[in-house]
Amino acid sequence: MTTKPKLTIEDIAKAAGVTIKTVSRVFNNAPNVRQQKRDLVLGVARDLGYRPNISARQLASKRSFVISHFHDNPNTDYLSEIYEGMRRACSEQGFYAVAEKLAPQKGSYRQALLDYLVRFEVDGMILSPPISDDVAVIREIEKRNIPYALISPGKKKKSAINVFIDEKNAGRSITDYLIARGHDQLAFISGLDSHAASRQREAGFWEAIEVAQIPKKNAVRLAGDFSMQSGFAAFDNLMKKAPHVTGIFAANDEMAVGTIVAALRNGKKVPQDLSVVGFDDSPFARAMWPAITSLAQPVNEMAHLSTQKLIEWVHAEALGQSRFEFSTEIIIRESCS
Amino acid sequence: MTTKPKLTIEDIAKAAGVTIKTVSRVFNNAPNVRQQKRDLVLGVARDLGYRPNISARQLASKRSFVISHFHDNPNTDYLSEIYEGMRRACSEQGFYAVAEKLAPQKGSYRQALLDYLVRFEVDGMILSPPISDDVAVIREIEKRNIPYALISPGKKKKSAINVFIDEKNAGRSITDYLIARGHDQLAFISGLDSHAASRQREAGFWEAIEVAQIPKKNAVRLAGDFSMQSGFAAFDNLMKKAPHVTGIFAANDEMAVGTIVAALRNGKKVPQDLSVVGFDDSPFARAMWPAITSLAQPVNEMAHLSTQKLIEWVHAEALGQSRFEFSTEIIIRESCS
DNA sequence: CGTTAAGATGACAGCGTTGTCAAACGGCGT
DNA sequence: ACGCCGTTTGACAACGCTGTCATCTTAACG
Repeated sequence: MTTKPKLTIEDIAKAAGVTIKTVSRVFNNAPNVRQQKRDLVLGVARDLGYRPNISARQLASKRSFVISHFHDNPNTDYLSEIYEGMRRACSEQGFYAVAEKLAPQKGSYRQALLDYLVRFEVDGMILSPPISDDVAVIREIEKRNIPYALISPGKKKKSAINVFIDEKNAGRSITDYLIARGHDQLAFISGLDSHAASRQREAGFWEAIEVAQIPKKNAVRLAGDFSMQSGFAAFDNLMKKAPHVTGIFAANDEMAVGTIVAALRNGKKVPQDLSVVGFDDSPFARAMWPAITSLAQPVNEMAHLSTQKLIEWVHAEALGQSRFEFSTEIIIRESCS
Repeated sequence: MTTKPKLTIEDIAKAAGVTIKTVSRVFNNAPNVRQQKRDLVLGVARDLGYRPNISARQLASKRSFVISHFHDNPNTDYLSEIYEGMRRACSEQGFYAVAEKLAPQKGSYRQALLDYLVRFEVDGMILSPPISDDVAVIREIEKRNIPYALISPGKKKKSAINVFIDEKNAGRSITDYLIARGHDQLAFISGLDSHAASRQREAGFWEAIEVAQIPKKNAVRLAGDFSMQSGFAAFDNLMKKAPHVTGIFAANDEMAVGTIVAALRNGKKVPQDLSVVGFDDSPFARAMWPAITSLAQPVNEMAHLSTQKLIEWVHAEALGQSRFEFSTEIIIRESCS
């Protein structure tokens, strides 16, 4: 069992004929190192297979090299995408990605965050809905001057990195799609109203209807909460309130699945009798049968970029550009006639 | 902005009137500290709100305090449960839980693991299926003497912590349930054959049939791969091969969902025309309509215990008891007539 | 060429903890 | 009271890196 000799910065310095400080500079992308030496050091380090010791770095620099994602979203697929995007960006930069579920107390995540920060050090944080809209949380973060990024926030913050899609426009375009396929009796199944995104998607829904000059009474709003169950319930509701509806826009895929299953149970054919579109392009949408037409947002990329920008912010100790809009795409599948 | 003074071990030592080494001993549960001093130090530390600095600990002790879970399982709910169980155990002990998805190369996860270990230090690892059965991976781990735990391994290892349920017995009992409800025309939808668990569940299925003296020809095996799509396909297959079947046991919930959706599409009522049971008690099972009767294994608890035992192993530098069997439970819902 | 200032490099003291080993303590048998 | 030995405590040097500040180069300019 050959115990690896565990290289230190000193070994590299010796091998490259410089001092440890120069090696340190190279590995921190610090300025004032001749390009030639930089290459030399990197070459030697690569050949020997050297990796800086994280703990020593943390201890000496008083940074944690940790980017933490705080969330409270039961959608594990969404979380996985975010985590994967973070992980990619972090490992490129020698940082660590961590995910932490926060539990609200009296509607705010403030206390949970504080509890966390007592125990752990983070260099930067990423917040996703609904935490990205918790003003008490944001106040605490700003008080501590911790760089942070908001994914899909309801309100953009000047002093943060904001990564988002145009939710309203996305809602508008997928509704337009439904209308273009000939539907003029429509329903929107909402998510939780506490999620700004749901409200904005709905705004897009109504805008599309107005622009298409469809009478408002031909469209109905059904309350949901992003869960599959609420999709079942929404369908039942629909049958009572507006059985003539043929096109449904659910604010997320889970509810779309619920709606479709409920429809099948009631002997309706999808998409022949009822067209349903979802939102998020989650595995649900891909896996369902019929596969669900859905609006895809590049969550993984969004998390990747936020993390990159966050790390730049940590290094530069200053926030650069703060708003990054991503474009969306309608993934057309079979749930729409 | 009151910058927290950042307590060090020295502050505690001073406040308690001992040296830092004694404080260190207390925080490491080291032997040879008078109980009275131990209490004193702990009291002072609690009052002042002291937390040992992780990086310094890592640096000085050459341990990472990281327990890593290596997986390659698309079921994010399963992964979340494991992670949560690990996180609980870790935070109790001042350790860190990390999850890493490994990608196989030529059927083995060995290279992916090696790539990971070059970059990161771990004190212990947890492997879940299918990696828990990759002999090349296990060989590498043992070569390095890293404590490790296997969740639901196909073959138990003497030199590892094994945490598992009796898969065969579980398969047997849920099939018994189906039989007890009057079904004598049965089908089993398998998962990936590379997962030992699927094979064992199937063995239980056939055992139940044999014991109940149901003719073998009244039972059929349909190949699946744990995905919802394969559940759709399995149903189609079933209609061709054995349309008289009334009771289906799917090796996981996703396939159960797929089967039910396909059945609904084909005008069959669940559970009136067809009974379906799943396995894992995943959110799918809870959320589906009809909600699916499923076999629950305490994944969270299993991960929690593995992590605890792993940390004990790290501290003691020796493996104690190595086998921990967990019991399962049939969660009865509405998918079975 | 000498001067100067910016740029490149180095020496060295921490960072907060644990490991090692030596010293002090305390209980027991005589 | 003395010596012995196991238990408890302490002093101090690591651990591998970065921050600070001093020193040495270099290139540009007069």
